[in-house]
Amino acid sequence: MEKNTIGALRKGTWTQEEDNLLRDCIHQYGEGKWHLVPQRAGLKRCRKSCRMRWLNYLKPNIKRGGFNEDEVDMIRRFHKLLGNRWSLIAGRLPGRTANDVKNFWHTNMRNRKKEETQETKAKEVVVMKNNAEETAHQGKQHVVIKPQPHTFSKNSPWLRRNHNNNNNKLVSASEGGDAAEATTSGPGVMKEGIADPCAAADDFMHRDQSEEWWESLLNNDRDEGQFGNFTMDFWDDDLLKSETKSIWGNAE
DNA sequence: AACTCCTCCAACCGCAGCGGT
DNA sequence: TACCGCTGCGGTTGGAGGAGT
Repeated sequence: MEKNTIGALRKGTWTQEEDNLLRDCIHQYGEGKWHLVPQRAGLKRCRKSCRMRWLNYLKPNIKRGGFNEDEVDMIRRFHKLLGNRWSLIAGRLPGRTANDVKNFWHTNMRNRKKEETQETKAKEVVVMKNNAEETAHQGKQHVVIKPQPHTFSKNSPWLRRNHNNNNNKLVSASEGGDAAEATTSGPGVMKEGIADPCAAADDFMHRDQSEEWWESLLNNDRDEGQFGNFTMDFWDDDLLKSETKSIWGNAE
């Protein structure tokens, strides 16, 4: 992976010597002030490269090697909850870096996609067969499932919960991925009131001062919509029905 | 043995957020 | 409030090495 140097800055794989210089520098001056690190350490690297090398490789307590079953399970569940927020997920896995988690997920997803396409193909064959039989006897009814974004009223219990905590974020509901972030501090924002699991997840994550949920997370047999002993009320269908209306009109 | 393909993961890059001025 | 610099994050790239032919 050795690459050419561009100008004065070196790129590509780090050498043992560079690692030592960086390690010594961090030990001497501590973490942070990354823009000063290359100069202090006498490295011809950019500050990003230094930071990345330290956080992903040199930092003590970094766990190398494959992910065990528990970790995989946690990643899966946290990803469901938080989306591609690798740093948040990694923060819950001692010794793992965001880069590790991200790489693992991409590898994992690639494998899963393969399996899924195989499954889908198999299912398609069955469905085609069934359809052929069905249409031979009667006209086929197609059920169109429309996406149904939800908005919560100002008085929604869980929005009130967010409202009470200025640190929480309310983000637009995007399916399973990153969501643009917005604060909940003003009524104007609350007027929008777009609900997103991620926001509630953030709120949820702040509860981890209590060892209780963390232990329950590890020990519990968790179902979807439940995380440890805490029921994820934002996935409560009844609550959603009573609280929501579509921002694009009722999707009936 | 030689070649190709595939997987893993270290490293790079662009961008958003935040604090200071 | 606009600008600037710094930090941290997530997406993407590409080299190394293993597996398959």
